[in-house]
Amino acid sequence: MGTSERRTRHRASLRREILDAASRLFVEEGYQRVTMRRIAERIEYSPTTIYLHFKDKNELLSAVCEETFSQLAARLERLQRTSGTPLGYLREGLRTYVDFGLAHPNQYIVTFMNPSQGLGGAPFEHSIGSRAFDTLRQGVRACVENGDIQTPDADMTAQALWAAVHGVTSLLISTRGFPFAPQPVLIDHVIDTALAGLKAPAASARPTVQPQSKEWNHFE
Amino acid sequence: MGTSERRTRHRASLRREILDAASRLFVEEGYQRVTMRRIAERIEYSPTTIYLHFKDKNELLSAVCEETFSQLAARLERLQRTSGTPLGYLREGLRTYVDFGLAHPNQYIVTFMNPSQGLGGAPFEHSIGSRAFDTLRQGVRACVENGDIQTPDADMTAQALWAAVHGVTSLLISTRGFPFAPQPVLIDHVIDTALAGLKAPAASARPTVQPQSKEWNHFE
Amino acid sequence: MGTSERRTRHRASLRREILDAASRLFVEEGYQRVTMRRIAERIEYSPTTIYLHFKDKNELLSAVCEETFSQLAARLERLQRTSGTPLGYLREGLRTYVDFGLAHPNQYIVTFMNPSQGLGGAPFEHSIGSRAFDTLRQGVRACVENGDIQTPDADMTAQALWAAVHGVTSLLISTRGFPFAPQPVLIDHVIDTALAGLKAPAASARPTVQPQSKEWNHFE
Amino acid sequence: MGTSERRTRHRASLRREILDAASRLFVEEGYQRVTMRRIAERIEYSPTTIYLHFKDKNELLSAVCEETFSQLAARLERLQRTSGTPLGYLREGLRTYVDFGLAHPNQYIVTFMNPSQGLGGAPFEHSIGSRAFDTLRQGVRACVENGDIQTPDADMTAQALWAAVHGVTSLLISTRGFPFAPQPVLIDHVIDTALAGLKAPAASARPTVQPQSKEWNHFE
DNA sequence: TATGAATGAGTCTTCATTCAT
DNA sequence: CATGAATGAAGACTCATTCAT
Repeated sequence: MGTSERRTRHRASLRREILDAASRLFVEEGYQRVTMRRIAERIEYSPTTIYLHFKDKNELLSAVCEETFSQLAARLERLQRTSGTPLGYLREGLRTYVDFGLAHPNQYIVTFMNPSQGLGGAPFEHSIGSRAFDTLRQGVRACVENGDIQTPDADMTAQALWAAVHGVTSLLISTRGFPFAPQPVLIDHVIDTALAGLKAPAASARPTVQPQSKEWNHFE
Repeated sequence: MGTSERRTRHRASLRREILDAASRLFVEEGYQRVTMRRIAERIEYSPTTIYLHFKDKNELLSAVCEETFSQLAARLERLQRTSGTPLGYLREGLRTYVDFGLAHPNQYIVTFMNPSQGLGGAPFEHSIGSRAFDTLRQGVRACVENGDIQTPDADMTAQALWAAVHGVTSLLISTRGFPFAPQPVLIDHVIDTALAGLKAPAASARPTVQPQSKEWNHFE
Repeated sequence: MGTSERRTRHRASLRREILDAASRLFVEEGYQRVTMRRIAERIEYSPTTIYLHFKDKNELLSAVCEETFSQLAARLERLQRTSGTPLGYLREGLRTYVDFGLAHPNQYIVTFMNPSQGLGGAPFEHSIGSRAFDTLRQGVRACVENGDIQTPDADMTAQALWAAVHGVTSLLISTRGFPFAPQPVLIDHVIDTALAGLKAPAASARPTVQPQSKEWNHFE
Repeated sequence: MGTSERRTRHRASLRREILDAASRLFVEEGYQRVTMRRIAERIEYSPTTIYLHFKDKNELLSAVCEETFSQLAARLERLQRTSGTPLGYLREGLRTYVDFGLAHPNQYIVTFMNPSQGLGGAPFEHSIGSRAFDTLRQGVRACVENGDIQTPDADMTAQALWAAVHGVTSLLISTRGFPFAPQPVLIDHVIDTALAGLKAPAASARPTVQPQSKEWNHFE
């Protein structure tokens, strides 16, 4: 039995093992196939044991995602320190975001594409997901300060950029049958377009904001 | 015959009821909670009855989504005929897309945010979802012909725009805890930025395409 | 729709059509897969219609089997009239029985290998199955009269022969993984052995009947 | 530890209970009516509990049959050691087989009379059913060596004997309405006839093998 | 005669979770 | 800290049958 072998393994961090197992399960088998039992089997503990470390499935999954995205955050932060110009960083950061999402589709799904978003309902604001976003926001601010970007509201602009990269990422992940342009090209196109749109004086592109706003929410 | 006519009507109306119930369940409780049993309870019929109208759950859910998105497609097509300038249509079309998604979040989720995309695996290309996309693509082409947009690949540009609007839509739907800018403003910002980016000579915004392409796929 | 075409077909004997459809379903798909719905689909009538001709599934299945076995009976009777010697007929009859069972395994299963035997519970004695048996019994009697077979009870001997041929038949039908001897050889061996055993003076083979009979039913 | 020992015992005994319940259900209500739910009700546990002991229905049913037939095998093996002459053993073994089948009709049905033989499709060859058959085969061989039986192929002869006893057994089990001769007498008659047929020089009983063999497979 | 609509009862199975130990 | 045992609730789906028309 692997059991006794496992017993000898130091289990100071069973929590770690659980997280790893869940994470691997995610990656290897996808969101739908992650069950408490399967996780338990992987770590060679009983399902009950998991509950000693995590309140319930949601909490565990949240933790898994946080872990994953702290990697993204770290990557972005590292990039921030090493990149040259603010705009250069911003571009690379956006690119990094997309690549990361495509490299970890299952975690991306759980974190950003899940109907019951947040999984545990923890307010997104202070979550790990938002930490990644913060880096992006800072990047935008740096560009604004540097004059690369003109915007009345740096936060909103960061959100718009997020929307753009999240758009490609999630589309590429979930709409597999669609005849997309070659991934790298499409991704660049999205990022370039978004940044270009911020560079140009936005006013010229859309001089009449007010009139249109009347039409909001005219559905149902 | 009055009899058979009545029957036909009844049959159709029950189908309607099922679709409505499923749809409402979607909207009110989300994808995960839609079960045949629950739908049956809502319409006060036995679960078996549903199977007289839909082969299985997939077929029912697909029907729900098709219905929803044929509305979107119809709306976009109507808009296409009534709008003034190509660019005006494009902008309004994008806006309509987002509004529609926000107005029918659960159907949007099932259709565009589902990991197992397409529910039955029907190739997206000829699905109802793609019909909506086609309208968008035509809008882009019209703009290109009209000189409003400069792009080497109209299809890819349509995809990029789709990514942008899908990005906001899905983000707003699924990331509810996040302190977004006021929805209408954010949406406009996203759309404006994207369109502005296409209008300006893209080259100036990103003069060095080649060098960057080296970095593709540097994950895992 | 095949419907209207069917309507023109004379349906004096819808009962016939039902029986044929059920029978074919049996043969093609096996006992387990025969459902009222499927039968109905085949004849392009509604399931309800079947109930106008047969009380329930059991009655229908019984009818199907009766039909099948009336064929066997007919064949045996024909054989009886054409065969030469009594013993020759008996041997050929037994052989015919086995071949017939192997050629119509599904009906054989329903008629002779079914736990809920008789399906409708109709007393076997006057059923079609017994008609086939009667022919066999007559064959045995003829042999007895002709001096080919020595037995104190012709009926019982007929039953024993039936047991032998039913044994091979059902074994060959249901125990598919087993490494049986080549079918024809095995079948002949069974039949030959049984007939040979009846020819020889049985007494010598087993002089002490009484003592053994004490052991009846010593199980449970 | 007393605790774990008790647990083990409890576990085993619950498994027993499940097997017994399933077995009784078999015996009392027949194959078709054995469902997981019913078993659960009998043992007054939830259906889920059964799945802690058996992977699925097939596994449970297989276990029931294996249990039953390992008893038969054991009985035959015991008999083999205690019987006097080879022929005596063979006769008693055949008799035991039939009696056993009649004493456990439902298990017999599942194991030997099931169209989808073997339940899970496990190759019969190494199943428990074949273990019983092996004993029989050895009995035949012993008789051949002892000069009691003359046969060109001991295996085939074993199969023929199996066919004979399986024939009576299954006929008696499934054809309940039929006016059979008194069971013990009929059974003896079958066994005696079969053995007698093997004892006598087979040639005299059926001198013309070849001519008949032309008629094989004249059905469909 | 024929049927469309409807259903009740049932099938196996899976999951997250709890409780006594 | 860890678990074995157990479960309630639910999942999708299928079937033979009936009833009003």
